[in-house]
Amino acid sequence: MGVTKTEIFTDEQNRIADLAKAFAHPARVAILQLLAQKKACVCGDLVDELPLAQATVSQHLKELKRIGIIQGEINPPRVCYCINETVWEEARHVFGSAFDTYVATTRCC
Amino acid sequence: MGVTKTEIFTDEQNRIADLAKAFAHPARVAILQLLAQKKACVCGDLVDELPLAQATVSQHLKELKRIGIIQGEINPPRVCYCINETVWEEARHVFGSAFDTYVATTRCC
DNA sequence: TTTGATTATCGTATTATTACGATATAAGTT
DNA sequence: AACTTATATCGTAATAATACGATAATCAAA
Repeated sequence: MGVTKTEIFTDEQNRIADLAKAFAHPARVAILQLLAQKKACVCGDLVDELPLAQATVSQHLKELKRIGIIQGEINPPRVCYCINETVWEEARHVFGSAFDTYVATTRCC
Repeated sequence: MGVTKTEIFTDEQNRIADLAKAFAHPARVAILQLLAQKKACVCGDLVDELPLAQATVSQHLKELKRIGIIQGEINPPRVCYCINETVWEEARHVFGSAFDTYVATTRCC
C-alpha cells in the first residue's frame, strides 16, 4: 500500500488507527459482535457462523489478536477466543475521547 | 486486497467497517483531529500541518468525503473542509452501541 | 486574456490486505 | 504408534491502499 509513515504521527494517532483497523473490515466486525454478545469463543463456531473459509477466519483472528482486542486460550485441539476487556475498554475510551474533541461551533462550510 | 465479500455481511456491519476506515490511518486521524478541534478547514492548512504531499492529503480528504464524515465547500481556488456533524454523530452512536454490546460475564478464557 | 493561487486528478511504483486451498501443527484418543 | 480433531501457517493470486510528482482544473485578480 505504499509505506504508511507511522513515525511522523503521534503514538496516539497510530494507536487509534490500529484500533480502528479492528473494525475496518465487516468480517472482523462480525467476529467482534459474536464475541461481545455471546461467549462463543471457539474458532470453529465462528467458522460455522461466517461464510468464509477456515483459513480466512483464522487470519482475521490473528489480526485482532495482534491489535490486542481479543485473546485466545489454547486448549488443544481447540482455541478459546474472547474479547480482551482491557483493550475493549481502551478502544471505547479512545474513540469516545476522539468524538468528544469535536467542538460544536460555527463552521465555514 | 482480495475481494471483500460485502454482500454476505449486514448493512450495519459494512457501515461500521466503512466508518472505522475513516480512523484506520494515522493521517486521517490527524486530519479529523484538526478539523474537530479547530475549524481550520482549508486544505492548504492541512498540508502545512502534515508532512505529506499535497496530492496525498487530497486523496485522504477524498476518502473521508466518500465516507461522509467530512464535507467540503468549494470556494475557488480554495476548498473549505469541515466535519459533517450528522455523520460524526452517527459514528459516535455506531461505535458507542458496538462497545455497549459487550456483555460482561465469565468467559472461557 | 494572461497570471497566480489552490485543489483535484492522473499515472504509477510500492506495499498491504483479502481470500482460499493445501499443508503443518498440536494434543487427546484408540 | 497411528488416528482424529481443531487451528495455524504457507503459498499464492487478486485487489485495495498509500504515496508522490506531474498535470489539469478552477476562479479571482491583474
